[in-house]
Amino acid sequence: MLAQAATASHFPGNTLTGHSFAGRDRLGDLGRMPASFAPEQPHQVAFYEANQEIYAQGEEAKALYQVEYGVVRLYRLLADGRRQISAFHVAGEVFGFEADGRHHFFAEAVCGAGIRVFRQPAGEGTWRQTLSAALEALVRAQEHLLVIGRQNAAERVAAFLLDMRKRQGGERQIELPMSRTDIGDYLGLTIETVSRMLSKLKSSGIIRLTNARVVEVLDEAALEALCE
Amino acid sequence: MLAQAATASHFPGNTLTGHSFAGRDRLGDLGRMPASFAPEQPHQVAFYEANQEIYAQGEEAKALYQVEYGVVRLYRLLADGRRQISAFHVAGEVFGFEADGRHHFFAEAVCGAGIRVFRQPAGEGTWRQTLSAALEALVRAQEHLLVIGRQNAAERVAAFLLDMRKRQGGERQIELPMSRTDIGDYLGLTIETVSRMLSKLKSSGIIRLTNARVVEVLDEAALEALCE
DNA sequence: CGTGGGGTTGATGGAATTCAATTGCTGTGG
DNA sequence: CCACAGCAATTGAATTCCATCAACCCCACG
Repeated sequence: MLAQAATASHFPGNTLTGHSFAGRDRLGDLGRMPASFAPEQPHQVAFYEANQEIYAQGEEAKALYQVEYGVVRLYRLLADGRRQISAFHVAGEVFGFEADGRHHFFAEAVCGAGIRVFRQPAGEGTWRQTLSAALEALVRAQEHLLVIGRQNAAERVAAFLLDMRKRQGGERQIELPMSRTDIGDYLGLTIETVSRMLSKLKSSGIIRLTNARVVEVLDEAALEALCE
Repeated sequence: MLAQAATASHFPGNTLTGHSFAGRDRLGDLGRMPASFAPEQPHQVAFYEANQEIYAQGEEAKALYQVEYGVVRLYRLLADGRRQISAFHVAGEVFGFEADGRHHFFAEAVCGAGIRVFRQPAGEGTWRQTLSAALEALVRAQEHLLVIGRQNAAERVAAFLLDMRKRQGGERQIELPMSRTDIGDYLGLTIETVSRMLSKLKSSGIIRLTNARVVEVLDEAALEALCE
């Protein structure tokens, strides 16, 4: 089940993206977590290729995962194939905890990703750490509910860009490791709508599309105003 | 900040609703939690009237809350007043945990509700219990993301009815303690759309509307088929 | 009996989806 | 180096679904 280190030479997606989250310079909002989760535990780092499955819905949950570099998506499917990505996870973030020992979601690497795997996190301080990470994820999910449930397409895309920006350290230059399909499935929109909204932001002078996967924020205030 | 026991004679909403969740006959999905959360701790039960605030966004989080009876809504607001209810909580469920010591949401009683308040849950087994409850909430929120992000109005209402049914023990008769406005703000729809979808389910012979707040499921299979 | 809030129903407009065509990018092979 | 294939992204036109606006109904309550 664990990924064997793939051919590291063939780094999927644009290499820019592959590097953007590397180096653990950014722990996201998990500053309260130790740099290494449960450091007293022996653990392994696995490399996952772009689009490689980390775990599947229904599988037994027997480990916790921390992103070393790269990006991971968690998602769920409807019977007819409609997909909802509930979260993207970047370097430093922990995912994979489940309430009842079974995974309720799929986890896949968005781009080449290094994942630290913690089996049986039974250490004593670990409960507290896991709780902290779970609460982060909970707040994120609940805030995302507001975006999806009550904001229109333009606001969703703006919120997404600002979120990605914050998680990448607040630079003007934002890298989008994921495809438009991923963004759409995260925001509850179609790829066409995502594209249209990005074009609109661009023609409004709020952002610049260096290329399809790199966005530069020109008017931060306007972008934030969009999210109300 | 704590609610004083309100005039218990004036039970808000229909009294039916007030009773429906009482008696702790149903713990929702928290079966793994002890009947009394952290029982070794001294704690108090507060009564909240319908629509009474339990805590507000931005407030310091200094307690955990367990619903004894009644229903609670957690929600967040946009600047222009749009509201997203991220969760309803019924008897047995725990809410109020926050990642950084501040509440990120509002909590209000939907109808008259008894809430057990746990201050400083520092007990040792408590971490594990809290984690369990937080993970429940996380799975719920993420599953709700799928409903809101990828299902249409009819599917959302059907999913809502099935969820309420499950949480009330699976009876054919479902009570809806919350207003159409609450349901709409939970499902990311307007009250008109919620009403229309309920009418459609009714005219399709899938449900019966005993009255505005009581639904009887006539064709369970059809209802489940709607959620795909 | 009148009043008011919650709920339902109808008509209309608009935002996002769907379907379709085109462009742009990346990697491959001649 | 250029041509081409294949995929991702963009753009346009038509359609659909839901929100909006508005009228009305239903009851609980004074």
